[in-house]
Amino acid sequence: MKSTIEDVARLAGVSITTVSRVLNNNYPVRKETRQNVEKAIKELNYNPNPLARGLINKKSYTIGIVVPGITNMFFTEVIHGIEKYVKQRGYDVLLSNSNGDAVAEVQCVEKLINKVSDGIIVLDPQTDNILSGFYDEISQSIPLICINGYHEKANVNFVISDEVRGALSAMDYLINLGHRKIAFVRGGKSYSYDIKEKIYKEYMNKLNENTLIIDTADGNSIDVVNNTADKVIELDEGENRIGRDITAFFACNDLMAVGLMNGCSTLGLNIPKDISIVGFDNIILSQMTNPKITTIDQNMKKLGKTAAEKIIELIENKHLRCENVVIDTLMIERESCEKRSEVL
Amino acid sequence: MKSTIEDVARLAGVSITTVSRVLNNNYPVRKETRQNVEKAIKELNYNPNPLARGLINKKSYTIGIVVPGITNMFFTEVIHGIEKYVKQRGYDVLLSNSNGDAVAEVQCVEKLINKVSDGIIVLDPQTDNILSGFYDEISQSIPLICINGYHEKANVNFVISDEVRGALSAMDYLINLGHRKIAFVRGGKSYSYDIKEKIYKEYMNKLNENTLIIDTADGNSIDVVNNTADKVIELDEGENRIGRDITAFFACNDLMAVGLMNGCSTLGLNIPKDISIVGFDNIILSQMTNPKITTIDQNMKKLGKTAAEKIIELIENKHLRCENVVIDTLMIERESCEKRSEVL
DNA sequence: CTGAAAGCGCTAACAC
DNA sequence: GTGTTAGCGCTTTCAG
Repeated sequence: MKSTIEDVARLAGVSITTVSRVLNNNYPVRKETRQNVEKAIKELNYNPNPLARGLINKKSYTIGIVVPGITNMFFTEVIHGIEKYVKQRGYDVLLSNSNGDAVAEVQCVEKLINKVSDGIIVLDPQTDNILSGFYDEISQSIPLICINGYHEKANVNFVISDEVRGALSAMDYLINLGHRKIAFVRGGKSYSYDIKEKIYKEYMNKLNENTLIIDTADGNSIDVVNNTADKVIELDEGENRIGRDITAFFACNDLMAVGLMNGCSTLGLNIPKDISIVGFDNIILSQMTNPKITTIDQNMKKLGKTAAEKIIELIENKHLRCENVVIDTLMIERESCEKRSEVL
Repeated sequence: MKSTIEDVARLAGVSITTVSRVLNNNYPVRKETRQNVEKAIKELNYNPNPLARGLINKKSYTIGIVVPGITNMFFTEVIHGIEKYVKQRGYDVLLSNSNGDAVAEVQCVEKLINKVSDGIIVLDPQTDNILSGFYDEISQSIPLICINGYHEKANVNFVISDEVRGALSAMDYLINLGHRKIAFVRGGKSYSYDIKEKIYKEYMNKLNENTLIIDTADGNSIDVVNNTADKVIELDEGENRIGRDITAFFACNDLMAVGLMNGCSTLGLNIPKDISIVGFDNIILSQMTNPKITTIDQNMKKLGKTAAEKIIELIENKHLRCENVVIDTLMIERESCEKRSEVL
């Protein structure tokens, strides 16, 4: 059976208070006494019970993370960034997966609160939950940071990447290469997709071109790769011949970009000769494909680390609010895009 | 401030005992009283404090998972399998990342025990920790399941995939295609790599061929992709021309296989024409490359689910030991291998 | 059916 | 410096 502070006290011949004192090192204890206690601790292989501690301290040294999926490397890399920082500050991570479902997301957060996380980080919160005020309410009683999924109406702390700039540079790039017939690929409900779509539409409007938007439903699961591939093929079988009526794709994330690549390959098209593709995120996968995917880097490490810093700052200073921070995105030019041939 | 059981009792005009009873539904309570209590609970938005509960019940409804990395989709998919099952049984997951370091792994496990996980699942435990008896000791006091990393000397519960059969079929396949000059690619210390290496050596011995083993150091991080690519190029620049002196690779996991593909592409080689590659795991990545990778499926979902079932079985029946279970592997023939041309 | 009270393992006044 | 004691929020005897 696990030994308790009392066992240690008895063995060391002192009171439990003294043991507690050497444990927490917050009160003077005679050197000899301390050594006795330490010896007893070692002998019994004693470890303080964190539940009992937490009950008093109201602190669990645990950060809860809610993710919409762990098969999209974007999240995996952000989590990695969080975990790394948080760990060196003495916190653990309690990871919970909502699978991109708004109702499940609420449950995840509530569970995490119940388990007494000291703070919670939500990756890509569902717009529904942002708009319902759920996060506004939560963040009045527990430190909470949302990564991406920004919404101006929400009164919560955000760490976001500059997706606007990212989308802008993606579209600029494609257009500078001479592309006009650009299709846009997105997933289901998400502010991230919405904001990119808005920019896409503005550009197409300015160019006086028709918009073509492909919705892949769940954009955050790895399944989106095959879904997207199917959609492209479907598209090509319909009104729009890829390579003619569409000469470039702007995808909301790299998973979709890979799906596009696969679909286009199946159609016998050459990338980038016949069709240009630009992705978003810069997950490692994007440089493992052939050709390598031109994409917008979201700096997941920094996103994670920043959120981690903020949450610990909130926790340790007993604050609930901090300033939002925006992380730069960066265009990574690789091999999946080429000048539109007619233009040459 | 969060409300307590006392607040509820006061509001409902009953004792805390009664509240506890309606909460746990384990003693008869008059219908009307129950309704009053329930109303009060709702009104105060009350949630029992899990720390206080855990202190008494010695139960946290939390499963700890230790992984050597979250950037290898193999783990991600196993975790997914665990999480899915465990969640529907009312447990949460506390995920901890050892980054493949044996010392860190021990710390992860100890942290998890301290946080009072009801049980712990370790993915690919480090051989060092298995051999040191660390896990033997741990598993005498807390339900523990190791996924893979099997060692006959260890007295712990294992859920493993049939890597022997998998390696056998990989080598058979390559040899049936006429390959003789096969190189083997592995990572650092791990029983999984060792067992495959053993089989590889046996085959090469039987064929009277020299063995060629490439060690990529950390085989479980996504970094292994680029590391492996570099190693292949280095190899080709040395004594062994790839495509002549080596006509096929057997890689211990798909990440390495992707690295091999990238490296060979850089060398201007065609896969599978010039060089055949077979991977291991069947992570989704293996079907996203071009050509798609022939690999050995480890059935990660089942691996995860089985471990999850076992751990909950142990927890709820208050056992510490269960039978080891072996999950079948399956050869997935795709596009990265071809008959050795000389043989045709 | 319901309540009073003990106690889970620990920390933090408060005494000495 | 060290010990006594009162809780943290909850479950569970034991009495009514």
